[in-house]
Amino acid sequence: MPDHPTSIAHTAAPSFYAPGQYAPQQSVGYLMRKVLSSILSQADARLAMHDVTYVQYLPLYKLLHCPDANATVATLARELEVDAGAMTRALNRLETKGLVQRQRSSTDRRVVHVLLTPEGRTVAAQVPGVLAEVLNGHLRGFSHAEWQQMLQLLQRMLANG
Amino acid sequence: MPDHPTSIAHTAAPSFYAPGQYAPQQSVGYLMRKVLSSILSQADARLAMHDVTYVQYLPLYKLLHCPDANATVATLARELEVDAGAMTRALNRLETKGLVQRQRSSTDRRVVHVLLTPEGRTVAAQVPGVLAEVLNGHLRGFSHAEWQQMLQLLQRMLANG
DNA sequence: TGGCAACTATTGTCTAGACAATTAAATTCC
DNA sequence: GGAATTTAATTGTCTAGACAATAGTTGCCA
Repeated sequence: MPDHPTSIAHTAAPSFYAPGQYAPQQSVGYLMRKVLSSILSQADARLAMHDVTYVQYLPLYKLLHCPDANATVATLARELEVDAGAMTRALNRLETKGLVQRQRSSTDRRVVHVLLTPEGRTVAAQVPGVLAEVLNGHLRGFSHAEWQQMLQLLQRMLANG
Repeated sequence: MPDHPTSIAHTAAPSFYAPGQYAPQQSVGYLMRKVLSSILSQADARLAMHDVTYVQYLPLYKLLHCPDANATVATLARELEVDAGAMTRALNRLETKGLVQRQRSSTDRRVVHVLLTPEGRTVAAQVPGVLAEVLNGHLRGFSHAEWQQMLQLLQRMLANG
């Protein structure tokens, strides 16, 4: 049970959480963890038929929707804000599944271009529908305004980070 | 840019997301991922001086605050909703750091009791302050009502899951 | 032009979680 | 009482991400 602060000082940084009575059930971090875990597990369950996971889908999305066709390992890693080594290994998994293909650049022999295979293209095209379903399911009962407020609050938290 | 539904039907499931125009920046999943990642990395950075991570802190919290002192690997795993194998390995890490201690039960020789060491107790006591700071920082500029609404929206999403 | 700095991809090592299999112990059910 | 079932903890194997080190290229610039 959180004690609300002195109910005046809205201007400075109000202390929503105090070390003394930290209750996980009232923690935005704890709740977000659980919501996200629910979203990810539902998405992964629905994506299993396509033999990909949500995180594996992210590079496919970038490859499908980003205009400049010559994506490389480094650009993908940067745009997805992930480690380059993690990206290499993720692409290994996608390559063994036949969804992407690597091609060493001839002009700059350091870089490796990443291309969608036809199979990768069809898989990537089917995923957004699944994600939309899962998100809509979690927003059941929300009004349009509530959805927008959730987005706004999240964006403000992100800006505070 | 999401097209808002027909602005009437609040009762049924309105489609906030459609396969066609899925924009990560407007996705509650994507945003929550980033907010949570920011919270976790800040918490881990501040906790590094105590030589623990946020996820390592969770079992310490349970051990410190849960009344029945005879916690076991299985009960910890259940309460933290994590795999028993993952809990075993997490406890390995905590044990090598000298924060917890294992003790095979004499009454039921299957179970292993988990106990906080004095060092574990002092570390566990210092963590909630750090978490509160990090969460308050991400809620900078929020009113009490906005904070409460965020909690309520998250709880509703969780119930929908 | 020759060397140094910066960049690219990969690999190694760590934490972390999920699932499956295994072993050991206790409980239940004939 | 003994067999079958359930439970507890551990270990193996996989995905996944972070950080560090490495090797190969390229570009700059003095």
